[in-house]
Amino acid sequence: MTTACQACPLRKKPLFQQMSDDELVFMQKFKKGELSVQAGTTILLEGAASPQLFTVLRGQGLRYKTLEDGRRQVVNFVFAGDFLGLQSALMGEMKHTTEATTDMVLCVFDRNELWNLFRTHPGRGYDLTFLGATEEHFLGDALATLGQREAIERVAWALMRMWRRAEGLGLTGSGTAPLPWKQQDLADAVGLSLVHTNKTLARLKREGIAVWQDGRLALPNRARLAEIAMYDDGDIVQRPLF
Amino acid sequence: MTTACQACPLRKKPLFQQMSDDELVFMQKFKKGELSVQAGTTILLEGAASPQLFTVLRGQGLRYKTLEDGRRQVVNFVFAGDFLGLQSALMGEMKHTTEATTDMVLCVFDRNELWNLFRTHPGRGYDLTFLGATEEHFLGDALATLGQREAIERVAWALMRMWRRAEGLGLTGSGTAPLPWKQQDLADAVGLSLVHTNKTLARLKREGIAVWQDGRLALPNRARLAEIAMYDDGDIVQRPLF
DNA sequence: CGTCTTATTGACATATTTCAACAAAGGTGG
DNA sequence: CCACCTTTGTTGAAATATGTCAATAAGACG
Repeated sequence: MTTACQACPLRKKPLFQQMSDDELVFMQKFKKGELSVQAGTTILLEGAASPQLFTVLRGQGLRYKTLEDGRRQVVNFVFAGDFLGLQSALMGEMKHTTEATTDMVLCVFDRNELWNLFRTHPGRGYDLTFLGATEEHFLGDALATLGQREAIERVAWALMRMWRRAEGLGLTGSGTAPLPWKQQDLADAVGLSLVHTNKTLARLKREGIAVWQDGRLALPNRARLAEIAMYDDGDIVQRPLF
Repeated sequence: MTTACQACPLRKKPLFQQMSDDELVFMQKFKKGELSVQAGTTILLEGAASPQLFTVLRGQGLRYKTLEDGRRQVVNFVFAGDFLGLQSALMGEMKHTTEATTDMVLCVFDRNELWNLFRTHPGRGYDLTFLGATEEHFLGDALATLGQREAIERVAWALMRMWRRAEGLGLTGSGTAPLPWKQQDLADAVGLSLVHTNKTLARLKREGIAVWQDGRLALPNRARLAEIAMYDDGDIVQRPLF
């Protein structure tokens, strides 16, 4: 009773590159099933080797690293279309934890077939490398944000980022984007304390730039937010889907 | 008069995975020549599409992003064995600048043959993806360092990182590692001001933990440095060489 | 009706930045 | 060979952005 790749709702989204018929057939074979998890579930655990790879079909999540002393760095927010577990498949173990923030549905792949993928479908292997390069690009931007920008710029950057990603998935039709995370999650993503993050969000709201409440984000002054964030709109490019 | 891959001095270093004879032959064909550049030269420019890919054969460099207002984030320090330009080859343009800190020698590859590589040598394609995952891992660690750690921990982390990398290349035989960069470069890497970076380095020196002067780093108390850095020694794994 | 989680706000503490001045070293041109 | 200038490193004092502490509010849930 799973979704056929043919009928995958993500394929038509503007965010993703088109797939050839041949690739579609291959992906259907590659796909082993679906996994439904409740909000709060840990999908991949830092330090563990996962026998599986996932593509997010529905729902949102969080990827983070935990330091020895308990501090936490949110590495990225997880949206539909994200491919999870590649690190583990290649390097033996995950370097961060992935957790479901909302209920989620994931396509499941077998990591043992990854090598097969490279051998029989070099185009898909190429796409996987591309995906890695995309992630690398994102992390470079994030690094520059944490290293060089002040609080309001960091928060603005993170909000822009999430907004754009939601937009690429066609989730902003209502004028708001779903952001089911907590302020603490954002704080851990941008490297600020919870209190200061809260005050910064309050300022953006007070100035009529961005309003994040009840799990949804509205941008009454998106241009201004992009300006504060020094956000490069070419930032998100079409990406391959797995 | 270039170095034959067969005789590549990097191949035997403990840092790199071994290559099959077949792969060696292929790499020799893939390699188009060598490029020698002087210290200070820009090798790859942010925003530009490079027709070439490089592997660092000798020398050290720097990768950084520049923000609109001139602030600079050093993304990573470049050592021998690093593969440069993959982002440009896959995504059309580089997302950061790469610059030679010392004189450098680079192996040159043709980006147009990248697709060929995936098709005819899936194992090498796999390795390329692996390399991307390694970089992603590193950037995740860097992000956690900038986001969650205080000044002395950040500096300690960066020094450990560079030391370990030099060690993997067999560069620490003398008891010191070559670190040809400026304090400003380190400051831009860890997201601290130059002044505070300087004072933090002074403290590490005063306490007999790490001494960086005249372009070389000595670690009279490496255990303590690793402790401050919360440095995970399993951090650097064997990587493929291109 | 309590209890728990999340968001909010003010007051205070402090790590880090900024400003400024100086020292050491190397290069250049007279 | 020496004055001069540029680059890099060093140090103290003052300014400030952000963190920490503490208390309250608002909603969810059993």
